[in-house]
Amino acid sequence: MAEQPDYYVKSAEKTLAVLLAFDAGHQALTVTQVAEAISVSRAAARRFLLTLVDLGYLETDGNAYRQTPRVLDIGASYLSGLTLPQVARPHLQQLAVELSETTALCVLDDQDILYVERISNPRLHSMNVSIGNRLPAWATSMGRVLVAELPEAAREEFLSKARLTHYTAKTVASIDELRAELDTVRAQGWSLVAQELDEGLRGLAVPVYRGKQLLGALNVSVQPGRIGSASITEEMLPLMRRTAQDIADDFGGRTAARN
Amino acid sequence: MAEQPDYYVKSAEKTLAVLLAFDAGHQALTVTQVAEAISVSRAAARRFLLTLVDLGYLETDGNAYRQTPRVLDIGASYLSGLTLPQVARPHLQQLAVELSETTALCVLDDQDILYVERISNPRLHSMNVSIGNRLPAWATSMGRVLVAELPEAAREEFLSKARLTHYTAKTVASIDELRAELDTVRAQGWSLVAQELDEGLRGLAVPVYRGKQLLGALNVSVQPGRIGSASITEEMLPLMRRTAQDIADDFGGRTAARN
DNA sequence: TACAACTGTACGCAATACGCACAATAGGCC
DNA sequence: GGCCTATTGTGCGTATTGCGTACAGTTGTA
Repeated sequence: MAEQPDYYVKSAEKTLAVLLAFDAGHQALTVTQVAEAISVSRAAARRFLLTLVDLGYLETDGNAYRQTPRVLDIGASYLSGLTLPQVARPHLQQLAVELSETTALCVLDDQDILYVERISNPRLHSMNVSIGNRLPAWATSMGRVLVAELPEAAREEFLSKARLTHYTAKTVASIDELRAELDTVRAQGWSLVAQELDEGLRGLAVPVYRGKQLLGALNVSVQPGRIGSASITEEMLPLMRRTAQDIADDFGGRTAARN
Repeated sequence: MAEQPDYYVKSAEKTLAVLLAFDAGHQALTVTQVAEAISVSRAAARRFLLTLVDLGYLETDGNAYRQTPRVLDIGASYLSGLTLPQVARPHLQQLAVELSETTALCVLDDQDILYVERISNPRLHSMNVSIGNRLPAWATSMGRVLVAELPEAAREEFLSKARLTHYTAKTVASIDELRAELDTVRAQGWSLVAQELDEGLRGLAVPVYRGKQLLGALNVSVQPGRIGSASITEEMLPLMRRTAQDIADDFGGRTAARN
């Protein structure tokens, strides 16, 4: 697909490909399965697998390979730095307490939203997403906020690549319908998505802006028991906007302090 | 250091080394800094950095490089599978509610404990650890449980490599003192560590066993306001042991269902 | 302006990593 | 049990990949 400039290190791509071959549906893989999954020879797959075992990122019973917890190291450095999730956590916690709901922060990565921080209310059993998880952007409140705020060209490119799936009866049906919804979201500055991805689940999201830079989107999952949409936005939006502002200020202040 | 068998793919090691060079203290690195950090030539570091930018794991302003949220992908597959953290989460949530405290699950990785799941109580501002973070095993309640349950030889190897740091006035002072403490922990089946890593922080941990296999350690952070040690263990231990058992049962049942 | 300390880039060379081909092993079926 | 298929481990010659030097461009400071 992509061009391969002369500085390109193919082995780096393969290394990551091997690690990513172990996705949610494929916990344990054999040499042959990995070779097929990432389109390399069996010998090559084996070399990479054995190397990653040596490095401690994979383990094997002699036949199948699986990831070890050490793979978490790679993302942990991102989470622990003075990055957005780290800065946002206390604010998301405060908001989670004030609203007694689950709060989350996402960024846009290609066609997906990527959870970078999430404070779940242990009292509720909410959706089983954790940090690093992806959801299709078009079907989520955070995704719609993030796409709506994109420049026109990028937004249209997103729409052209979007693959709408009919999750529930309320899921948006067409690209045109989605485009109209995005216009509304951009105009009002927030998005409420009700039961489009999952029955009985409503998400309310606002953008997190630092000046003109869009840092991410902030979300509150609204439990089914809660009152109607009108009062939800009335009640929650001001607090969410204040939280978004707090995160942005804090992020700018702290990162500016570093050189 | 380590031998390099003839199947070894050096580039795989370098790829991971580059990604890990961006640790908590080094958010943004230049080509030269990376080259120094992982002991490769500047040209090599540049090739890997540019490749990782192409792959979307790093971004650059033309000078410094930093990680993108996409690095979370690598660990996300581990977290989402039918692995320990995924299975443990609902049980940790329930326990967090019952005790109104923060709960966590760790595994041992070398000399460190590695957080694989954590349910923080938003009402408390507890220590700022997140999934994938490491803490020195010898100084934590979970670490002591995990090391105590190790076979004799492995336990002694751990002790021989341990580097004790004097965190607080209450920190254990010598290897012999630590060895005695581990004996106690093994005998009683739990560990309470009070203010050894951080003032005002107490952790209580029990092992999570599935049959004879040690899956990990379960922890409750005890807030300072709580009553004395005796009643803490009396009150909390039964619930923690029940949770550990639930996790183990659930883990075995679900993973056995897969082939 | 000159210097220092960075950067980006090209290119010849060596070693790395490739993938074929064969051997060995494991499982399924009559 | 014995045959067959499918999958795995491994050695080896070779092409390619990735190496690092060397040079040129860029930025910032004295």
